[in-house]
Amino acid sequence: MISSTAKHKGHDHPTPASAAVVDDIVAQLAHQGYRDTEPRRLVIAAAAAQERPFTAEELCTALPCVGRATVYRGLRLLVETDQVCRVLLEDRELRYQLSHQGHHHHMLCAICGASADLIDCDVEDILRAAADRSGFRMSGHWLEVYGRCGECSD
Amino acid sequence: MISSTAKHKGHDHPTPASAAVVDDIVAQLAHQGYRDTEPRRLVIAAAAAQERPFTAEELCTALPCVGRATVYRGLRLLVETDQVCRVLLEDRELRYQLSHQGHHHHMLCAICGASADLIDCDVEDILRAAADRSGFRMSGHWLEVYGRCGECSD
DNA sequence: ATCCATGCAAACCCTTTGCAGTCCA
DNA sequence: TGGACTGCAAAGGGTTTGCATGGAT
Repeated sequence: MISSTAKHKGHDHPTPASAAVVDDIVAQLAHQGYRDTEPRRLVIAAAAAQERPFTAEELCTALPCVGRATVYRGLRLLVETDQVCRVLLEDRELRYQLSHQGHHHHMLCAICGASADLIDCDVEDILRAAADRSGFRMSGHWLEVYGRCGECSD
Repeated sequence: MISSTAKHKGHDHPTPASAAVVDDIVAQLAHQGYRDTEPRRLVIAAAAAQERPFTAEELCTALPCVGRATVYRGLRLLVETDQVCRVLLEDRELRYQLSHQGHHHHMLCAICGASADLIDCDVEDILRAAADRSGFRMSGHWLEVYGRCGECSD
């Protein structure tokens, strides 16, 4: 089933909740020595406002007052600090979305672009065992699952 | 244009085995209506000569007598006809390698770049079940496993 | 007062495309 | 012969970088 935080349905405007998300992320960045700046907050807020995995370009469009390089740099910082994770569509288009707790994989709807976290999906051990059989020591993996969400399956 | 006797480098001379591979692929392409041309054969031979997953650029370098566009077009054709499959490194660099039978996944060595097919690794069912739990109907997936091969683990 | 962060534009990388000429079937 | 294929160069998109300015700590 779907956990309470699995489906990414956001809001068009900053809500108290998303403002809290921004503050939280800014605080975590500050704790790692990164400065609290207006453009950076705008990037985080825009990312938090997206309902679906988004592209860097979409963020640039949503933030005409923020330089393109700043958006890209902000996004990269967020990925490096695990605040945002990258998802890859079937056509290899790169998108982003706010991270959730722990390691997990995404199920992406090819129709509407929605994303859901795959839960109770422990492929790690299976992959590691298979890697062992090939004489490899697994250190990581990249997995994306594609299909149709419930609403688009009808 | 390209002289059939023009040989460039040492790693260009085909072994009997790779020559057979080239003939086989050319034959399969011919069966699908694609022509047998010298540049295309060179691309296939160069791909078959690679020991590890390779980039399009590496093929261009290995084939200075073949136009870049031809290399890219040839590679795309080979992917579309399932003669070659694409693999994605952790840094999202795109590489290629000759296809093997059936659907499978790759284990990539982060040190030497070697690739091994994961055997007895049936994650399909697990993913589909997890997708179901999220209300999704799975239609495909992308999976790459990273780590160290036996030789690089020591 | 430091430097980190920003903005702009140009640079970059990788891949595709337009077009004219070439060659296989 | 005709249509597929090729080579060149130029365009394309997505992302990064150089550099001078601005701002957080």
